[in-house]
Amino acid sequence: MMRINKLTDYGIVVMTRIADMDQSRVHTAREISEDTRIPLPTVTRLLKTLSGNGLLDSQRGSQGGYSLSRSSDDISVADIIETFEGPIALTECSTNTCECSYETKCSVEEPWQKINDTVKNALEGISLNQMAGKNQNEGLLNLSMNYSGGM
Amino acid sequence: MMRINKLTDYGIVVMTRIADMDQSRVHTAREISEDTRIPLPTVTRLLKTLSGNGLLDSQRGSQGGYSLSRSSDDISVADIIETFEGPIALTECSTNTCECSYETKCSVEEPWQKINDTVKNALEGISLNQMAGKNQNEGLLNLSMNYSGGM
DNA sequence: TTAAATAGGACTAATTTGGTCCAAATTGCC
DNA sequence: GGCAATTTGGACCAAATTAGTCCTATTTAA
Repeated sequence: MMRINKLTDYGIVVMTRIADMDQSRVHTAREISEDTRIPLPTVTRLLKTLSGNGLLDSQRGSQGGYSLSRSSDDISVADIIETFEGPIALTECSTNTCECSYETKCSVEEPWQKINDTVKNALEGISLNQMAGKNQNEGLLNLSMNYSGGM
Repeated sequence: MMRINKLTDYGIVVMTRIADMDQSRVHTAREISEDTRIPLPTVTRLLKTLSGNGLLDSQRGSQGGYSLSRSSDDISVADIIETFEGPIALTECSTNTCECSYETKCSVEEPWQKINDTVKNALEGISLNQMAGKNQNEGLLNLSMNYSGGM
């Protein structure tokens, strides 16, 4: 249903969680796993990908861990999605490497680029800070976190 | 890479093609297949789906075929995507049936709805007519159709 | 030196998607 | 009335993608 991948979704959860944590220290994969309840091996992979793409800083060795590489204001949802899924493009036609196998496809190229730009802008416009709800709903966060039923 | 499915993409190609055809008569699956070079069994399935969801009218039997159910102005890209993929929602959290397994996910629900609305609006704003290029680039269409290399 | 971390990558299982095919129902035409 | 051309509905399998796990190396603080 035109979903982002589950791992990407988890990636956003993990980043959001880190943004909500104490920024004065690093956080281990184990800590984040326990916190988000995403299994440790999976969290491990997410964190590796995120740090490999520069969204997280990593510190190796004992007392090591991960931290945001820049302010949560300066990290967008688009950044995270692109980390896991590459450039935002709904169809191949909207990338540079498109090799249309059916001719009619080419005639829809321009509208697709317009569509993609719109989507991309929307995703670039949402910062991690907004996702974390650090501003308005700081107090509400814990409430909504215990809410496991609908929605 | 956050793509729409190939079948959805084909669906858009097929609809675009039909929009470019003679609106005074119906078109058979075979005709559309030959025209788009998408294999007949696949086209058959696309057309069934499209007519089942009300985007195409179908006429059975000899001399039967498919035609647009309404003007290409009144059919949006979002309509076609939703026909194949259901409601436009990038994450489960943005649907009504979301059952969050990780609590933090719930805190990101509102931003996601905002993101999805933006994406949805973008897709609703592009009509089949625009995709078909019936207005501006009628003459250019055939040129771009012979263009099979890059982009 | 040891324990606690991250880094890198291989591997498998599960899920989704793409594509094909068959039998049934409908309709126009001879 | 019967035949041929269509759509309809659904089952089915193959291919591709995704999710998740695990193992081994490397780094670093105490």
